[in-house]
Amino acid sequence: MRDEQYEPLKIEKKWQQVWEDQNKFKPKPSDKQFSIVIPPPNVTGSLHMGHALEHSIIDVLVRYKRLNGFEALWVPGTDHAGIITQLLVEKELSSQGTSKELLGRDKFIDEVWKWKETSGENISNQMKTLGMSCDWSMERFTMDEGLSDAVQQVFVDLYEKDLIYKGTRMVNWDTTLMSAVSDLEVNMTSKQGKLWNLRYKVGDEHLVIATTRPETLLGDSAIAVNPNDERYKKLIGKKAIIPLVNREVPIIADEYVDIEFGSGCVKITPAHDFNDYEIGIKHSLELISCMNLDGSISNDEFIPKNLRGLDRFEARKIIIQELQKLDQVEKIDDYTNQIPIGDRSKSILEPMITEQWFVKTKDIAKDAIKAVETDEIKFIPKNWEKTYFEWMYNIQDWCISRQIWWGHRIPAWYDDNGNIYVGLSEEDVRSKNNLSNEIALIQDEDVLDTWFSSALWPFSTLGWPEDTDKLKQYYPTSLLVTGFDIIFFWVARMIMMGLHVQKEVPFQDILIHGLVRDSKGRKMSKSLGNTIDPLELSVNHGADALRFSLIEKASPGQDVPFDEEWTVAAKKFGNKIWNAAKFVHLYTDDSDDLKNDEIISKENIWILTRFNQVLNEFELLFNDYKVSDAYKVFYNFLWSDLFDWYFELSKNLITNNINKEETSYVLRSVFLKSLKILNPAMPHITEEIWSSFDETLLIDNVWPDKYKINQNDTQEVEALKNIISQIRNFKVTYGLKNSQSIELHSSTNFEDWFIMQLEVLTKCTVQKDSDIFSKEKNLVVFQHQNFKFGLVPGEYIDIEVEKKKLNKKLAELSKTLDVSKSRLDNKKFVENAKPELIQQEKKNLANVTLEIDTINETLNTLNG
RNA sequence: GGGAGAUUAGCUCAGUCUGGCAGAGCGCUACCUCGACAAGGUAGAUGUCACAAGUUCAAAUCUUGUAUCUCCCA
Repeated sequence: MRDEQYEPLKIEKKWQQVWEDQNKFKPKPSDKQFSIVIPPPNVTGSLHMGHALEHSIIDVLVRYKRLNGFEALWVPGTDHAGIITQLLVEKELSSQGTSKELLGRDKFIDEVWKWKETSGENISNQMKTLGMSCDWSMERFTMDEGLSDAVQQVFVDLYEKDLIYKGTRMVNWDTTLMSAVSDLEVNMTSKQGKLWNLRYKVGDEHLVIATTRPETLLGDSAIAVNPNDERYKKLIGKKAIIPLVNREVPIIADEYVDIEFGSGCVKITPAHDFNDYEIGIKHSLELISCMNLDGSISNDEFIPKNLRGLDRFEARKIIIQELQKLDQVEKIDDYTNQIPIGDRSKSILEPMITEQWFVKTKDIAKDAIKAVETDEIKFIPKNWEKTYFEWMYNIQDWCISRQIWWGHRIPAWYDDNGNIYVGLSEEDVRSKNNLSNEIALIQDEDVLDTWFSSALWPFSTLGWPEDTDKLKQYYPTSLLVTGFDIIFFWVARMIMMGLHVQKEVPFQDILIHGLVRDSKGRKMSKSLGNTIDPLELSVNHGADALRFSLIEKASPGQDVPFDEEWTVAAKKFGNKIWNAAKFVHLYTDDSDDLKNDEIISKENIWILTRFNQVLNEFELLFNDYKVSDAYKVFYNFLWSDLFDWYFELSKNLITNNINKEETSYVLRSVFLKSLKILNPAMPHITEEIWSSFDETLLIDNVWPDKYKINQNDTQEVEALKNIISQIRNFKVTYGLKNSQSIELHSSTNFEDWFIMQLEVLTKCTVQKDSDIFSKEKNLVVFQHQNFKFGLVPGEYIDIEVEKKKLNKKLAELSKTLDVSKSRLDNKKFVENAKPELIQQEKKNLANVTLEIDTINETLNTLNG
């Protein structure tokens, strides 16, 4: 690498190959275990920025654990994603001029499997390109054999424990999918619509009823008012006539009716509205269906001929027209409707009464709530547990049957009499129930909700229902890294299933990450055209740069407003490290790998101390899952402390033969240890650079220790840095070239190393003159604490500029002086504050006073 | 309607749990090709910490309220 430029693509491919060929992602046996299962991406898709973020976070944690001697397992895999995959393949088929109906169930499923093979491989390749260190030999798919066994086993078990039942209920129905969906798959959206105020006849009078869904009046079975509504009290118990169908329905009283809403009267349609369904049950109202499952109006018994077969929204228009003809429309108001939209199909959902399978959740939710209450499972950040509790306390039974083809077929069989038999297979069912082969059995046509199999993921991927070693070893898993958007869909259900089936939590910590947004904070979406393809970024700037830019931005729970700029900056960081490596080679390759017992030079002690401090801080943050903060701290250490300051200081030690060997050791050692710290985030570049120093692989290495040093006094080097900055500032202010040498004076002796570094780094010479400050009138002073240097300004100084500068500084210092003084004068402060703080305040006061005195002196001489 | 979060430099955000002089990156300005690095270096400017009240010796940080925005649930 010594003569090459940093070209990420070249080195990344190479090391990915090496790691994979040598099985480096397989866990190495250890007594410390760390396991994590991937949130399985939908097998249909290709990876987006959200995946890149999630995987980068997981990988940095896994690699960190690996370096720290853990037996670290990351299980990869994909999800069959029932509805969305089926829709995609259907779309593909229709572009080929065929359809799932034409193919039939079995052939269609074959088509989906073919699709899955290419798409699934695509996903793992993309992950490999980004350097994700999964154990690929453990890769799983939610529909593979083992996982299907797990699904059936759990279904049968829950059924036998009466935790799964089949029932006729009102569910959210997707009229285009022709399937039920769960409550969670419903997105409520606001839409500008109308509120129709319709007249229903009551005897010779009429009542006005406000509704957003006039077409459902065909299925009305009551009119409801609030019992406390004085306007309508006298009507309770009377009959109203439904227009168009001329059905007589009772006027009932129910607290549910909002007196303020519309006219205060509402129509009750128990077969087509969730609230009305409840009221219908409460008041024993008739369920009158007026809609087919595809959303068309039907019911030949009572529906006018011209409406039959029309889509519900077409029918609405005609119904309104006819009511207007009959003068039964009082008025039409503008109104913001809440429209339920299918999460996947995006079509308007209808509440429908159908027969479906449900999981009884109340009981299994209890343990899942307790596990989080007792901190057996921890959310990071903690506040997400409130979201979790809120949902879990109000959990509803989970509708798990879907009327689609792609998925786990429900393991239930029916005989001719409609008896239900649940078992692992038809054979199992026959033998359990003593059913002879003469009795015909038909398997349930429905498949399970995708999330049913996902809920078993943490243990099904480890081999359950087989009693595998992996399951014993890695379950419960250590950590789950996921987005807040699937806490209900997935996290809650994994906790419930994990506890119920395994009697143990599925994971200990849940690290929640945010959403990747665009740089303006908007969601990335295809319709906005602001999506970024992570693979494209990695081609342009390197996988390491992409990973680092995501990791550095991702605070737990916080959204990540992303800009390609961040990745560009991360690549520059990589380039900086690359060049730093060349520097280390250049200055240390000719020295022996000599390790001094005791480091003596101040500069070296300083960098070792800084390294220790930073490593300590890094570990504290990292172990708290503040990965982004940890790497920000480390980034600043590398660029500022190590590269900008220490590299310059070390040059002077090495080229001047001052403690050359210890400096070579320190320079090389701090750099190499830094590579290790950087490795989990930027695995490829660090491995490449490491290989130019060492024959072993960095991935096989161990996390660095802190240095054992006898002193940790960094004050003098900090003072040196401070004085150097002041002098550089002076030079810039007066337009002096960097290369121009200046002459400084000091009245006391400073150590040789200090003067040497000062002279080289600021291009100055220091003259010792014990009474320079009393003798010389016109001196510019550079001072930090008791380090004090004077400069005879000569011809290049503009006294007015200097005075302005000094006055400004004086004002700043006086302010801090006042604060310090008033604090120390304050009796209560002295009584209440911590002793260290008071000590520090006193020291501060002394320093500031010293500096103010100096500036005043200088100002006096400049004025004089 | 219920719940959660946000409001800090031009931009994107740390810092708030655990009170102690307001931070980072990017951007901006000026200068610099000096043997690791111009994908770089040096130096610099920039703030009513949303608003109001309270607690405290001390508040961006704790308490209460207000405003605006975002998300989740109904």
